[in-house]
Amino acid sequence: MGEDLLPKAYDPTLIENRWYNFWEENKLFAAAENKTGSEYSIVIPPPNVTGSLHMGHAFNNTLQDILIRFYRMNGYNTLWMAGTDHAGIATQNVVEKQLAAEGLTRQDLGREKFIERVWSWKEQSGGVIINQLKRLGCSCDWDRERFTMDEGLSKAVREVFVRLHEQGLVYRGDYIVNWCPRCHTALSDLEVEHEDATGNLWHIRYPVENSDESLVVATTRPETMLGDTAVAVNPEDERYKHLIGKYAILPLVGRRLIIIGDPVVDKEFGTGALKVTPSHDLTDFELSLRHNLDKVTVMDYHGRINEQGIHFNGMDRYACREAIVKELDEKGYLVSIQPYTVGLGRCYRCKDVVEPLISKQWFVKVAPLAEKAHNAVKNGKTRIVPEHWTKTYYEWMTNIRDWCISRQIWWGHRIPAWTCQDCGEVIVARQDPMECPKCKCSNLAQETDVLDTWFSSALWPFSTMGWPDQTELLKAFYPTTCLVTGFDILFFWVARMMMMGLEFMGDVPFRDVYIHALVRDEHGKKMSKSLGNIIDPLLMMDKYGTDAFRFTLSAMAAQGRDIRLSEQRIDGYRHFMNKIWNAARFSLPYLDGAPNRVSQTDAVSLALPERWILSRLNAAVTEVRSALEDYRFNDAAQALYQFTWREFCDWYIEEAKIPLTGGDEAAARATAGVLRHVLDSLMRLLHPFIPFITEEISSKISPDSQSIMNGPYPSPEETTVDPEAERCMNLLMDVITSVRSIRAEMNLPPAKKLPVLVVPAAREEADLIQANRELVTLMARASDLQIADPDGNMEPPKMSATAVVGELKVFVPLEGIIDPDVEISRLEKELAKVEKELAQVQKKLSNENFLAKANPEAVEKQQARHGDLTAKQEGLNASLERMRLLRQ
RNA sequence: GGGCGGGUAGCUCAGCGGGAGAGCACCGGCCUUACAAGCCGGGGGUCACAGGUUCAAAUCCUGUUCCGCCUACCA
Repeated sequence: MGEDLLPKAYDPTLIENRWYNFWEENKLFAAAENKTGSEYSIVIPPPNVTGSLHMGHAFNNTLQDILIRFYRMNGYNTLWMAGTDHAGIATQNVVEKQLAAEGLTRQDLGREKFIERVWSWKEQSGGVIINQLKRLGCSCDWDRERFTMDEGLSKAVREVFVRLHEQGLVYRGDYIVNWCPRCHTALSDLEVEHEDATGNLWHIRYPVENSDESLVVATTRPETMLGDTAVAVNPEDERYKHLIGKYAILPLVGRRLIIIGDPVVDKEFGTGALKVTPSHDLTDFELSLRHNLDKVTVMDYHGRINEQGIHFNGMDRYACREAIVKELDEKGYLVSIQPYTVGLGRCYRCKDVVEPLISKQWFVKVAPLAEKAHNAVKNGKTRIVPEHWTKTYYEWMTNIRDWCISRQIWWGHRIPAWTCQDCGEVIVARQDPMECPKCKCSNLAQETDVLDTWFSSALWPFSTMGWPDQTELLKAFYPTTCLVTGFDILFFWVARMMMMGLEFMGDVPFRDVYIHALVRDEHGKKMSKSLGNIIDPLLMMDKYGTDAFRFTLSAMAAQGRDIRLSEQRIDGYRHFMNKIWNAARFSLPYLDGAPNRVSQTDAVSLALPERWILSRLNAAVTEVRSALEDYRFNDAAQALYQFTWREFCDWYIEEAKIPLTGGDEAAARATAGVLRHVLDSLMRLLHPFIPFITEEISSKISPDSQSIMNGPYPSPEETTVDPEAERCMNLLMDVITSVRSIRAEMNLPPAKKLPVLVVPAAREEADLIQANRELVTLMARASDLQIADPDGNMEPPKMSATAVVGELKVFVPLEGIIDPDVEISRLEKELAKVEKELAQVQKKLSNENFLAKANPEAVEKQQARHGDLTAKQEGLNASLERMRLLRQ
């Protein structure tokens, strides 16, 4: 054996950066621009430029990288399109916070200066997450990196907006929208997070005009009464029916409120009478449209009461609530207060409570777009994996409401609409207009609003590839093969890409959508800063290595189930990396000059362990490939773990030591060849999951090849499938394990070599063990291995421990060492187990219905089991009897 | 209110019609020259509960219950 080629313990820090730089410098991630016929493409869910890699990113991108590397190694022309999202509100908030630290607001700077400031912030700190993705090993085609505010993508955004407008799918109007008083902008329905909060239901008495009667309304938001313009009751409600058409008088304000009947009012809820505030409640807004009611806005964009709010003018919404309740109480209008759980809407960016407010906004009419997107999934154009998400997708697509796309912020794509200040004409155009097409004046004012960030994200699969130009890239890679994303943005992003892709490319944006779960903490809680349960992926990579971290994520990526991640688990897979490292460390010195691959003719003449490991390798290859093709990342990872550790390391390497360290040169060469082939294949199989360590080891196996990144990925090889070898090895392994087990249960030290007597049931068993005598001797740590003549009548040594493997018996003579009582209880325990199983089998076999109705294979299997178990039972009983006699 | 997912070994989870599995943790024995981040052996589960279908149910159906998530204009 030569010198140590590798350090004893695997140290990821020594190799990860080196390999990543090598890959990048050699352009190994680059896609060929022109179509080859076998393309594989993924567009990255673009992280926010403000972002820093969190566990969700790490998981999401690990899965993408596995797919990309897998298909790249399989010879596909592979494109992983990368980039970042400008994240309107989020980014603006970050920069505004910076300004605030300097005592400034964005208004102090003005729009232009502020945007310049955001850009310079982006240039300086926007690349952080990209470097973190590189740290994770992501093999994106970085030369094509895009940003949603790039010139090209902005052109696409404008083109889409104008076309939608031309088609009448974009419109502008005064509607009630979700307003964030903190961010000062409208939000789409999706951008509002709902939560339950403790509140009250206040019952307030509204007197009926010219009458002694009064109506009691129930509300969770008494301050909105300032904007009431009606009271609604259910037209079927006997209590109030007679009041419909009459008027109530709004307490404190004195406004006359018409009493209307409408079926939306639930007779059972509260008092059955609903105060109607069209400007500050969605239901009420819609009521006002049906009944032609006045709208009185009482709150401004800061969430403060405005001049319509009588003496409450200028008060904050919550202060006003208190004040109003107090005054109502003092004046005798407050009937009662009930504790009540209210649903609160919060801004998804700043968490402030959202106000429904009426304002002028731009909307996309989504119904026609949604219908196409719905059908595309229904017709199988796009497949959602796991399949159950399709239902959620349909649900949303059918109940979808128009999409509010205008935002009253500065950072984003400014809406390409102008209003003529002279004649009021609204112009929507691709190029900035110089004059009003109607009155020819040049007094035009551009819309100040920008578009919802998700508007540009919706175009990502084609805008990144150069659309609206018909580029080679689009021809080659659109539709993309697969989108990998979390379900949290199924509606925000996936659904909208479907709509836009179908509308503007005439085809779906991706063939498959793989929806993965969320990464939670070890107790199943969502990771969040406020809970303090964040696990930082960068820290994990530093501490345990990127490969161990990636492998953990993939091993836990079972479909449809959230991941509960614990650091301990990552540490566990770090051990796996070390195991791989040491398997290579053992193997490498023998591989010099070993045959590169095992030829088919070689395979036949190989020794049993070689034939066995090749057959097992083939099984692993088949399983890993099929698992990855089905997005069963965890199955693939588990198969690799089991094969590597249990089969390759625990058994094969141990067996290989015999020929490798023994004298026969031809046998050593054959084994070295197989060892090389299996190790090389294993590195390739593992590479998509753990790219760094596998590349390092591969480079030691084959110093002349550039990288295994380019493949090939191992394919199943029929010729290595060898059920006979597997059957034989299983028998040998059982024999070996049975001896080890006896040793351990008898409390004998491993160093103690034991004589072993094997009594085979048949000639071929005897031959098999004879042929592998050295292997069994070594691995069972036998001092002497005797094989009885299967035809002879062998009387076992009196004082010996027994194990039964099928019909074969193993005796370990232990004269003077063994305590018969210990052996008896050991045998009894074993017998009890066997008999319990036997009882189950017998029950089945004595059931006529089973024999008649079960499929023949199942019956055969049970019969075979019955035979095995009976033989085992007999063997154990014989030994027990012998032991009992000896004791007397 | 509607929808979805889940309750399997101490923990985290596979399995989803025919012998209850893995990793970690645990117990016992080992520094056997690749690896103590290791090796060998072992213990541990009426598969949430109740019915049903079936020759056969952790696995399929129905109901109950607990947990989690998504969605919604009961103020």
